[in-house]
Amino acid sequence: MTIHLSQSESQAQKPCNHDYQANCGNCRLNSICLPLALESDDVQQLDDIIQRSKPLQKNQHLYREGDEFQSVFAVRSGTLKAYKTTDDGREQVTGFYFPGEILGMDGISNNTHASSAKALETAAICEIPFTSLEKLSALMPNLQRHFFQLMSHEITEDQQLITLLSKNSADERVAALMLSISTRNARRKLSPTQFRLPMSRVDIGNYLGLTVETVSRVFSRMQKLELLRVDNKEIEILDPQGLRKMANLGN
Amino acid sequence: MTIHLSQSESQAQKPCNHDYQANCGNCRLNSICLPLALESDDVQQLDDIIQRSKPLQKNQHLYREGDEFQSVFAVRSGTLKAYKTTDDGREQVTGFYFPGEILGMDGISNNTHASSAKALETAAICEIPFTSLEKLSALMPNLQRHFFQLMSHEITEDQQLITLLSKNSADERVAALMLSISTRNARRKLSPTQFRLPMSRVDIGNYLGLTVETVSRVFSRMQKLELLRVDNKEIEILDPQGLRKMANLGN
DNA sequence: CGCAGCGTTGATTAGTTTCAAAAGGAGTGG
DNA sequence: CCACTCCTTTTGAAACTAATCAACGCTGCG
Repeated sequence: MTIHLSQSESQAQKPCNHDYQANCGNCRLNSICLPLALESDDVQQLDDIIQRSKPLQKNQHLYREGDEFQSVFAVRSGTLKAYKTTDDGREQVTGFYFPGEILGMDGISNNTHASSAKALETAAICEIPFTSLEKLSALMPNLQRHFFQLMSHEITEDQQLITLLSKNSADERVAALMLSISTRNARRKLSPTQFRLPMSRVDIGNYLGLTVETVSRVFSRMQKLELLRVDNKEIEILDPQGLRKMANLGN
Repeated sequence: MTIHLSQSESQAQKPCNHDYQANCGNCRLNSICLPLALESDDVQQLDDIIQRSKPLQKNQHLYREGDEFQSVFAVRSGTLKAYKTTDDGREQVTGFYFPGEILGMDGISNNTHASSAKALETAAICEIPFTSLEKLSALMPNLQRHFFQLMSHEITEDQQLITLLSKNSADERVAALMLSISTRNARRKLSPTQFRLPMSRVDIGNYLGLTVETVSRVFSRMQKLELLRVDNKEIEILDPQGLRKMANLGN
């Protein structure tokens, strides 16, 4: 986690580690995060309600299924996974969250978190108390709109995952995930072709509805086809076009 | 569609068919629909922005993937399915919508509908123009809150479907769908044990990530186990407890 | 150094899809 | 009202994908 991490995540981590009292105005991610929709005056008001606490360590929970819902969260650095535990004790990963992305919105419906969220590596988080966000939304149409859009986006993402699980083969699912991570990296101005997977093979399997063994075999197959180079968690996409073809998604 | 329909859907349809200008105040569904969260003064204001047009005929579209997003919709009577068409032309059903339920929220994120919605039988719809809803939400905290909750609920529903597709067998998936329909019927004060499926086997398969043949086989198996009686689209749940056990979901 | 956790690979098995065919229902027109 | 067609549903047999079971390699840590 030390040497490798510094290769692909250093840009995201450094500014945050020595700047706990960062604010939305100077945050490197403000062009892709909540402030995206706001004028600078309004950003200041948003900033006032946001709470920043010390970073989460690897494997620490941000919240657990069943916890009372009070806030949504923005990832400042690091990666989290959201997951539900099924009645027979198995785990369903419902999403991975990278810097600039918002999680916790599934808790609004019942005032109770519907899933758990756990840090896959050290992660800095911005906490946004929901009642404050509601009040601010009522005053700032752009913020209200943007938050509706964020939730709607979560719905369309989930629907894409539904389609993936329902219609696509193991190869297609893994390829699609690699492409999704690549795209999200690009959004953060990181390399779309070289990155370190923050999650384990088990997590990938639990997200894509596959077993670890199958995930591993798919990676081997992809290497044999020279679509990508896999060195444990380090990924290099060699043939983006070929990978898109394997994913069979048209994007 | 004529004789059978009158058995299970007559209560839902009659009041609507001869009352196009129904309003939220007198709607039979107001205790489970959008007005749920509102005082009667506020219901009147909501009512003023809602548009009711003539019912959709079977197979008519309410909106199509790619259409400009302008409104969300409440089902007054009948049933709709929402679906996406994959790049290779196959269909992924993302949800079925019964009276009192809201659809179209996946269009907010891009100002474009991310899925299509089609009537599975004659359906009366309330259209809620989104910009009006936004304005009203900013004035009525309860409405804003409720709409956030509705979207959040859609997210948790999608996550349940994700888990179902990822972790559960064909038997479990079909059982879970039957129980879901049963529960939603109960919410509308209809029989939880006897109902008519508004969707085809193909639709069920496309929703649950199974082929028609598999769906049909599961129904046969369920009949053999005397969990339910199937007569084409007419379903009678004979053993709710056994069905819950087969669904393996703890609910 | 030895152990624990994670990842890879191989052989076998099981569940679902695919292919094929036929039965059942609904609608149409004579 | 019946014959015809089209579409949906059901059932059977074969093929295939991914899961399961099992073993081993690699890495990091006490």
